[in-house]
Order: sequence, then C-alpha cells, then structure tokens
Amino acid sequence: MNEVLADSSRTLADRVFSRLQDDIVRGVIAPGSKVSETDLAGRYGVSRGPLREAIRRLESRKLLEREVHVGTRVASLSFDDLIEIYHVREALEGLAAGLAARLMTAEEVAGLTELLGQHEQQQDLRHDTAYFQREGDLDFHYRIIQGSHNRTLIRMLIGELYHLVRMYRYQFSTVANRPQKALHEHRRIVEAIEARDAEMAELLMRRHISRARENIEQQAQQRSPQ
Amino acid sequence: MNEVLADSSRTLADRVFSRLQDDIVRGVIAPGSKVSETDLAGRYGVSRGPLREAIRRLESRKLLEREVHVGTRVASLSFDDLIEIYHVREALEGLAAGLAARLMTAEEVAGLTELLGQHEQQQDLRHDTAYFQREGDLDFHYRIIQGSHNRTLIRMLIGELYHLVRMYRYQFSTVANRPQKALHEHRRIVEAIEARDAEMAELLMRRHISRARENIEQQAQQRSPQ
DNA sequence: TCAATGCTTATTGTCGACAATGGCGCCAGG
DNA sequence: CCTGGCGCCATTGTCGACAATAAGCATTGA
Repeated sequence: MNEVLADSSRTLADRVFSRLQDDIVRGVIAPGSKVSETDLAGRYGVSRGPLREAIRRLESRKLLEREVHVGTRVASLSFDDLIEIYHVREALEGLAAGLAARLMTAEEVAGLTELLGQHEQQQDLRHDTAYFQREGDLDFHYRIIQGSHNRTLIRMLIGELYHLVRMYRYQFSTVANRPQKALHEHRRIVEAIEARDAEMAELLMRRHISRARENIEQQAQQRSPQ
Repeated sequence: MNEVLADSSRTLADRVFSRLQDDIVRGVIAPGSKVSETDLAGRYGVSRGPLREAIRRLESRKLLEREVHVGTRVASLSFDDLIEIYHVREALEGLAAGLAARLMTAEEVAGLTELLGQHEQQQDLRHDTAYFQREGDLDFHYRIIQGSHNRTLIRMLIGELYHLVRMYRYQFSTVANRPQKALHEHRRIVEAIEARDAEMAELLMRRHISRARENIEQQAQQRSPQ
C-alpha cells in the first residue's frame, strides 16, 4: 500500500518525508503537538536542510501547519474537516468508480474480485474486523482509484486526501460500526464494474461514501453533546 | 485573484515560491525547460536553501518535475493531462456548484451576479473577449468554488488544479472559441444558485465543464493529426 | 572508424553556522 | 496584588561551503 522504494535510490529529504508522514498519520507524533525542527532533525538523524524540505511538502498536504517564526505543529482534524473531506471523496471516488468500470483491465478486475473474496472470507471465518476496518477497506478503494487510470485523480486521492483519512482513523481509532453493510456495498460495486456499468458503479460508490459520511456525522453528534 | 500578501509578512521561501509559480504558470520560464537551482537562486536573489523549499512545494503541485541528481524541469502539459484534469474539474466543480447553491451568503450571490453582469456587458460593448477568456472565466469559477465554503475543496481546486489549468491556457494560448455559449451557461448556473437549486446548479456546472472538455478534445484532434 | 572507459566539470544533495524574530519570564511601578 | 514593559533565550529563517553524483568529453584501444 505504501510506496516503498529502496532507500538508497532516494534522497535523504525524500526518506525523512516518508518517515515523518508515516509517523504523523499513525499518530506516533501526537496530533496538534508542536514539533521542533531541531528535535525532528535529531530524531531522524538528518540536518535541518532536508528536514525543512520535507516539512514544506507535508505542509502542502495539510499534515503539518506552520506559522512563521513560531513553529510547526501536527495537523489536528476536526469532525467538520472530515465531513468536508468526505464530500470531496464522494465526488472524486464516484468519478473513479465510473472510470474504473470503463477502463479497468481484465486483470485489474480479477484482482479486485479476488481482494473482495478475501475480505468476505475474513469476515466469515472470524469476526476479527480490525484489519478490514483499518486498512483492508482502503485497499479496496485504492484498487478502484488506480483502476480509473487517471493520474491526476489518483494523485489527488491517494497522494493527498487519503493520508488525511488514514490519520483520522488513527486519531479517533474509528471502529467502523457497519462492516457487513460496507462489505455488501463493496460487492455490489464490484458487480457493477464487472458488468462495465459505469453509471451504476459511480452511483453505488457515491452512495457508499455518502453513507460512511452519515455514519460519521452520527458519531459526531453522539460525542460532542457530552 | 492571487493571494497577494505583504511581502514583509512572509518568508523568503514563501515569496520565491509565489514568484516562481507565477513565472511557471505564465510561461516566463518555458515549459519543459530545465532549471538550475543556482540560476534560479541568482534570478530571485535568494540562497539555494529557501529556493529548494519552494521547489519542493511546486513539485508536489506538479508544476515542476525533479529527478534526483539530474535536475528540475518545468512541467509540460499534454492534452491527455488536460483531459484528465477536466474530468476531475467536472466532478469537483459540480460538487462546488451544488454546495454554493446551498451555502452561499446573500452577499456572495449578489457579488456573483454582479460579476456576471460585468462579463455580459464587456461581451456586448466590444467583442474584446480576451479578458473574459483568459482570467474572467476563472474569476467566475473561483467565486463559486469559494461559495462552497468547503476548505478542502477550495484548496484542491484553487490551490492546486487551477494553476495547471492556467498554465495550460498560457502554454497553448487557448482561444476559447465559444465565449458566448460559455457566458450563457454561466448565466444559467447563476440563476440556479439564486434559486437555491443545488441539483440544478451541479448539473449545469458539470455540463458546462464537460462541454469545455469536449471542445478541447476537438482541438486536440485537429492539431495532432497534422 | 567506432566503441568503451576514464576523467572533468557542472549540478544537486547535505551540512553547520550565523542572523532575526517571537515567546516567556522577570522586574518595577502603580 | 496586578499589570505593563523590558531583556533573555529558544526556535526559526537564511546563507555559504563542502561532498556526492551523473552527464559530457576526450582519449585510447581494437
């Protein structure tokens, strides 16, 4: 899932960028906490030069927030932020699903079907839904996004938006409370893609993400009034 | 239109970022040309440190392409790239128009109406469509995007995608050959927003951008076979 | 004559040091 | 006791120098 490249083939700044991003997304560095350049440079064994380049890139991905002459802090997602992101996801992944239904190769469709089978099997055998909820679900969406064959779309979703989604899941340790339903929706989306029904695939994907958003909105209402 | 901030309030790296981005978008630096860090540093009167930070940020916006130990070159958009971008625009700006119809303040709607009136007047008085084609059209779209009140959406469209669109327009010195039609479509979109008809606004915006894409596809077919 | 190899050189990658700005605590005055 | 101003300090912003890599050229051998 992560673009793992040989360390030697990349530059120091690139490596510290990946590692720092991972630490932020996984919550190793607490959201909202202030990070000092000197500290980070020491932590990753790098000088401040490459580190600053990495910071700038993470800043444009909204994983870090910088204030001039004051410091950098890890982004802290609010529920409102997440709702916004899900609105964008609905539009973009709907597009992706439609394009995937039209453009996915037979191999890609087969791979997607196989992945879905694995998820359903895991679901049946043991009710350990942890994997599916945390990363498996994203695997499924990644495949379809890749299947759109639209590099701009892929970059915006996987390269930018999904890091925020993943960070949110770690931040709130979200337990998706509708795994069976989600899995069923995945099945129907795959069926539409297999049938090369672009409109149906788009519709189902939009609905799928829309329901996930509604689910989050309910959680937000339950938590905030307390 | 551009986020013009007092130079003193920002850091050198930020300023060189803005200036470099502008020079790339406007074609002052030829697309596809290789740019040396030393040269750029000299050109903008900065050391290589801040310059590299700016480069990293422009790289993640796909305005620059970097190859390790080889160099950085200005991105050169292909027609295929642009078609991809327009597919994404269709999805995102459709969303924006729908949200704008629901969420725009009365003041924002009034401002949008006034802007449209200016465009129509310019169109009537003299057939100088240059302004409208180059920047006026974008002004209109900017307003609606801002009207969505979705910061993530605004960032993805105005902060990232639109720089590529603008670069394309300069690169191919596009003469939009359907300004009257576009203006008429703008009028209908505004009417839908004024009526707070979100579905209609989304539909009209999607169709508007879809037609612009078809227009580009035709141009591409005319040029490439030669 | 051509190709392969080693060198040269320009460019990028990295680092440590210096300058500048903002926050924080201390002190004095009311 | 509270509040405002002042100065110190930590942190960020910027710079110049050094190291490492890759492309281009010349040279040499077949």
